Amino acid sequence: MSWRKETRRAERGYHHGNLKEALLQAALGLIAEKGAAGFTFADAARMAGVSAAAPYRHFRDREELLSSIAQRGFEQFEARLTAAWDDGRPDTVTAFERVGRAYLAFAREEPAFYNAMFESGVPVDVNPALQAASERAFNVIRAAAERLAALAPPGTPRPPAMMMALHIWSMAHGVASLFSRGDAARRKLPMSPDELLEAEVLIYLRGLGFPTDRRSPAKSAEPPPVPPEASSGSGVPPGGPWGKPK
Amino acid sequence: MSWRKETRRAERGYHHGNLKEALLQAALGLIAEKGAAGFTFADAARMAGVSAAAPYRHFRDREELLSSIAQRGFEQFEARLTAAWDDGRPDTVTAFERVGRAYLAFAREEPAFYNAMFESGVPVDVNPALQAASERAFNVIRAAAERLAALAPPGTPRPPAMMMALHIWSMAHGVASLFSRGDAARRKLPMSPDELLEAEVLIYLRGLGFPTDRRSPAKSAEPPPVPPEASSGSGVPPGGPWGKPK
DNA sequence: GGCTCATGTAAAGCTCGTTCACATGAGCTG
DNA sequence: CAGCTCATGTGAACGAGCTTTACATGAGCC
Repeated sequence: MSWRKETRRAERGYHHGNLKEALLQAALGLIAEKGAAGFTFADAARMAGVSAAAPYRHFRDREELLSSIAQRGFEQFEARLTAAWDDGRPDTVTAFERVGRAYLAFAREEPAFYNAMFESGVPVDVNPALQAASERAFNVIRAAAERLAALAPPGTPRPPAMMMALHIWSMAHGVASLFSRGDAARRKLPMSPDELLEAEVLIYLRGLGFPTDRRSPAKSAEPPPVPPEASSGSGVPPGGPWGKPK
Repeated sequence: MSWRKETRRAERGYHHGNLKEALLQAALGLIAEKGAAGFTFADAARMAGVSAAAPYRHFRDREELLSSIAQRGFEQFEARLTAAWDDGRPDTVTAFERVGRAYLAFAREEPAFYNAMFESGVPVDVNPALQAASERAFNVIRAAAERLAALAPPGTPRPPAMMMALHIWSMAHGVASLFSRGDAARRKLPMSPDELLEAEVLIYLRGLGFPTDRRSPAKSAEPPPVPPEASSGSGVPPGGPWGKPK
């Protein structure tokens, strides 16, 4: 597989034909291995089988490559969050938590992207395209929060959706960054990062007045949820988000 | 000023006399400026007025310097969290939130330490002393959570303190890392990172069943709180943690 | 006074990021 | 098909950083 990329050089002519893409892929692999800080432009070039100067025909400098990766990352991130949200099906709270898990899953399954996006030091606000991609991803969370906020139990003040979105984002990022990736994952925990985040979000939502026990859904405009996949994974265990009290 | 450090060289003899400390200070300044990734060993040496090889008499390599800084950071962090907790005075919830704010304040006021501790890629689990320092700091949060958990309103299941501590840590780290430092701070927010975190923690605590409105304190073993500094900063605004609903 | 060893220096080797002048050949134009 | 052009790749070179090695210095101790 990636075998060919390296040995291809003898067979390929002077021109690579697809260097830009090859560099992006190589960089992705290297970042996954050694982190954005450890990744080197020269290594990526080597891996693609070209000279150290060749990448400069496709990226202004190392940072632009990183930035491209971050942008792709945000795009895939947005896609996955959108899929997880699934327009709030089967019910808003369930879908909302699924977004949280999708966040964590992305951080775990795409460490290179996550690293480039949030931990590489790439200045997001300097690159309009990157910033836009980042905002589109965040807007998925925000839109979901909007829908959730609209369901706030009557009688309680309605929480600002933007704030909720920021809260959820910070929880997900905090858990991902502290417990779910690389070295950090080695900290010993009493529960998995997924469970940790799920409980955190559930407690938070309860603090906002949302009923978080699936067996007694919100009594607002929300249609009664279709009975989901039994109580697999996303179900709240009886006794609250943290399980049976000891 | 740091002026002297650099020009001192002419006056000082062959030996620096305090190089290790000087290097740590120099590195701290450089990391604050350019981040742990941007900091260079050579620069630190220059700033201390010694040759590029001199630092190797005091640190095995660049990473060991970083690691020393991280360790100091954890120590100061622990001290500040401990002071903020103040053994739960005047009441547990107030003190608990103060710990949250102390976390954020540390991240903001000691960016170099925070960076070295959490964002430099230094593997904590490889260095026993570092790991121990890190655990001591976390244990402050954990002990506070323990006390808080003991106050869980009767009738509700008691949340595991460890889990609460991890939740609080992830919230604080998430907010600090996303909104409170460096480039990230440039994201435009509807509220300050401090307010964001405070609201988040309050909602979370409410989700656990803690009364978070200061005017009606917990009715458990907790003695009625001494009326604190009016309602400055830490007070919950009437209408809930997020202020008046629009 | 003289020794010793911790501490500092200079020089060198390696890698990396980046630039520059030059080479190659894919694809268009006539 | 000949020839041109320009995007793409090469090699050499520069400066900077990390690290090691052989050597220099002098502070503290006998």
